[in-house]
Order: sequence, then structure tokens, then C-alpha cells
Amino acid sequence: MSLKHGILGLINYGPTTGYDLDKAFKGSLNFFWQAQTSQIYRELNAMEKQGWISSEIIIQTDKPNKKLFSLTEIGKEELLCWLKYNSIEDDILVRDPFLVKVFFSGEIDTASNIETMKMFKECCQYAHKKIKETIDNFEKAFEGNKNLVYWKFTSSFGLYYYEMCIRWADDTIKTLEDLL
Amino acid sequence: MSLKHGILGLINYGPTTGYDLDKAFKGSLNFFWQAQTSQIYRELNAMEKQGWISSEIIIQTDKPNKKLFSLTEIGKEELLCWLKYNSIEDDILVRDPFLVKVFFSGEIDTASNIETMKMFKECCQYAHKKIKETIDNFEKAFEGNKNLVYWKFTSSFGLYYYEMCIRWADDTIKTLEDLL
DNA sequence: TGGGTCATGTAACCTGTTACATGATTAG
DNA sequence: CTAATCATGTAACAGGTTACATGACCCA
Repeated sequence: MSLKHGILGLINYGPTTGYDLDKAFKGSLNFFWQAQTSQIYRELNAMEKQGWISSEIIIQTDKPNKKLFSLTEIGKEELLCWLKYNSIEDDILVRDPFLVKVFFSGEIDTASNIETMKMFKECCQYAHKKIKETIDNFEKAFEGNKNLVYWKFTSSFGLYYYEMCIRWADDTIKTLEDLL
Repeated sequence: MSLKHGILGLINYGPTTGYDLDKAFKGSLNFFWQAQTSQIYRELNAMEKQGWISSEIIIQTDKPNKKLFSLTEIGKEELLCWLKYNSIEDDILVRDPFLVKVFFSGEIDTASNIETMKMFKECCQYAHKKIKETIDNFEKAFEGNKNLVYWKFTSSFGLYYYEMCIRWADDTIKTLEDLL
């Protein structure tokens, strides 16, 4: 499991609202973990019941009121426990719907498969470019932050990942073209 | 969505039972898609209701009876439609619980993080070896099969993937060791 | 006699997705 | 006037996980 812990990790950086968590997810963890807005609010309620976080309502006049969540002692412990517990075997799973499609693509003509593979490559190039931009923004915005090294590890994984995908797509396209 | 389509793809190779689908999943698609036994039986029921597959009970005397599932016309259409429909943007999502942990690892001491990263590397080396073995077995068992090229694309992705992970882990470990 | 293979599932729960709903303020 | 931003969610459904349950046959 990870969404609760992802939220816990973000709240650990300082008290936040569901709204801001949603934006934080979409702006940082999104490459390797996605969360729907509705899911975030649901998890926040569950986490408050579990005692991992506590909330406080902030009255605002110019904007809608908001609910600020803070980490409790128990929440902090849970976060550290999750980080320390080495469950790598559980965490290493790959789930890739695109590869499922490729696996069964023998049913489709080679030319179409080449097309699809080229589109895949383009998507990867685009995603790669996006991550590069994200890294630049983070670097400027969080210079000197002790967490920046770790944030950069994850985005560098993204770059390595898409570069690998592009190489694989190139090799796959070559093999398919020889089949024509 | 993909499990229903994964099952559809496998039944398309010929009529099978839930039991054999379970083994097929664990023996081929498992690297990039996992399915629980219970989930397979549930999906099979749902798919039969949808009319994608039909079933027939085979009476056996020496072994328990079994339920053979075959693809219907509608099921075949659905499979082809799913394969042709280029939803790459939907299919390209990465979800990696390990990276979520790395993202928040600033809370943990550097030495522990180096340890974790080394364990990650070992897991990847093991997974890489496993895929290599799988490829060898497939190559021998399905020589000349028209689907083999596509099956090999997916396993070669696996090899590229874990090689990339190992390189990334090495670089990460180096960076972390400089922080000590 | 104990463990593996064959073969089927159910039930409960948790997580993820999609669609819908509200309503004020502010900037173009 | 219209679209975006701020800020909250609910409801229903789909998909994934965990635990439990049964029972025969075969091999060592």
C-alpha cells in the first residue's frame, strides 16, 4: 500500500489541505504514483480516524474555508516505520498495460504494430521532456533543501526509464520492419 | 483496464480453464501484470455474463471436473478492438511504490538508504536472471510460433528495464556515498 | 501419512476510477 | 460574461488483495 503513506510523507513537510495535497501529488509524485482528488479526501478521513493526522478548520472570508491537516505523533511513527521496513520484494512490482497489449499483438498486422510502437516512442519522448522541465523547476525552487537529493533520484529514474523505453522502441521497430 | 483483456488474449490461444489461466498468468504475463487466483475466477464469471466467453463442463473421473472456457464471436471482436484502439496515453502510466519511498527517504539516515538501495539492486539482478531463464524456456517451447516475436518484445523490455534499474541504483549509491 | 498437483471457488475488505455536485471570488 | 482558481466532497462501481474452504488422487 502506498497512497496513505504518500500523503503522510507530504503532510510531514508541513500542515496542508486536501486541495494542496492534490496539487502536490499532481506536481511531484505523479510520474510514479497517481491519485484522484476524491481518493485523497477519502484517505484523509480514514487517516484521521486512524489517528495518523489531525485537522483544524481555517475560516477564510475571501475564499472558501479550508481544513488543515497535521501529522500526529502516531502518524510520524507510522511514516518512519513504513520508510524503514524493507519490503523491497513487495515494492518492486511492475504493472504495465501497454506490455500486455504488446504481448498479444500477434493478432494485429505488423504495419499497425509499427505505428503503435512509434506512437509509444513519441509519448516517451514527451514524458522525458516533461520530467526534465520538472527537475529544472524543482532545482530552482528548492535549492538547499535536504530532501532535494532524494526528489532528484526519483526524477532521474524517470529520465533513465524513458530513455530505456525509447531505445527499446527503436529496437522493436527495427525487428518489426524486418518482418514486413 | 486490462485483466479481462489479458484473459481474453490467453483464451484466444485456445479454450482453457481458470486453473490453467492462473498458471499461464504466473508463467508469462507475471512480470508486467499480476492476477490473483480468486480474481481470475471472478473475472471469468463476469466475462461469461458479458458474453465474451462461453463455458462447458468437462467431466473427469481421475481428477476433479473442470470448466472449459472458449472465446465467443463477441469476445474475439472485443479483443481485436482493444488491441487496435490506441490508448497509449492511458496505458503508459508508471506506478512504483519503491519510488514513493525513495521520494521521502530524506527522513532516514543516509547509511540505511545505501543499504536499501543495495538490496534493490540485488532484487533487480535476480529478476533479470529470472527473465533470462524464462526467455530460454519460451524459445525452446514455442519455436516457430507466430506470437513468439511479440512475447520476446515483452521479455526484452524486462531485461532492458532491470539493466536500467541496476545502472540507476549504482549511480544513486555513488551519490549517497559522497554524502556520508 | 504427509505434501504436491488438480480444480473449484466465496466473502470481506481495501483501493482506484468515474461521474456528479456546490458555490464564491477573481482575472481577462 | 466567462473561465479559472479555490475548496470541499458524495455515490456508485470496478478492480485488487487476503483469507478461507473443499476434496480427491498420486507419489515418496
